[in-house]
Amino acid sequence: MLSKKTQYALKALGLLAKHYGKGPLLIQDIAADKHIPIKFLENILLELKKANILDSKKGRGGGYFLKDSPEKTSLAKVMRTVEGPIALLPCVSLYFYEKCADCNEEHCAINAAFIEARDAILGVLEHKTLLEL
Amino acid sequence: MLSKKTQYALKALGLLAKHYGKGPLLIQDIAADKHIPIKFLENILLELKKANILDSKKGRGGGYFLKDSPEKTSLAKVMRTVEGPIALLPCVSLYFYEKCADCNEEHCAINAAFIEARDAILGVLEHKTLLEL
DNA sequence: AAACATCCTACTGAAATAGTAGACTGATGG
DNA sequence: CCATCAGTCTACTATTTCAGTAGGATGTTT
Repeated sequence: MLSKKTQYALKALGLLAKHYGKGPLLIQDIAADKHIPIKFLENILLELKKANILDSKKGRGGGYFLKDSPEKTSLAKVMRTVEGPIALLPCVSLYFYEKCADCNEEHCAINAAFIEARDAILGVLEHKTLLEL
Repeated sequence: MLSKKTQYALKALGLLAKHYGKGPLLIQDIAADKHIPIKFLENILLELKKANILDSKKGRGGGYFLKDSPEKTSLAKVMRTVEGPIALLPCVSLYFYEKCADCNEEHCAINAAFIEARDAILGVLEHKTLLEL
């Protein structure tokens, strides 16, 4: 299951996508609109900025806005940024790969099943973008 | 990502599937073979028994064995038993559904994307069985 | 310079995860 | 019928992650 953090990120990005091209949005306004604790949201948006999904402006008239047009950012990228791996096992992850303790991947059948599962879910999440939110 | 518990469950079931029809296996033997803490495995196997995936026999010559032939149990069922929901959001889960706080599902776009993701992953996990392990 | 708004580090409480302890129940064999 | 074996059950503990908070630092605009 997705953490609250990821859910908040998606909701915030949904609003920012709807507002794309119309200038920055304040953290506090996003928080109010989507019922997200403001300080928590602050951390999340900052993380999304560091991942080049968002950009920001300080001072009066500032706020957050999408760095690129909504269809440029996939849900998969958002999830990897705030949630971490999408795959169900470390030894099957494309971006967060880790060798498993004692299974040899050549003929590990658990492995094989979850590669299929990973590809199935990526087939959806890599192609869905902020435009869909 | 899958919890250790689920990974252990899958490994244990893989061994039990390979041994299907050849009598019961001892907890301690499964634990030794798969490098799983024995008392932890004990709890897991018990849970799988209560979910009708395993059956057991007490006393000398006892142990655990698959209740049905390996191809009868899907990986999805195993995961729901030990891990919980497969879907990424509660409001999109088939077996563990929960209404979300403040999104109305009729026109919640986040919802829609994750229904697709759920169906994609279930397409794999409902059809993979213990036979594949 | 004042007001504004993001940036950043660190902290805290609660919950989930991972693993442990020990007594109990039931089956088998002598 | 009792000793041994092997699963059953309840409860506990330690560690890690999740969710949220605090408050000052940095940079921008008027």
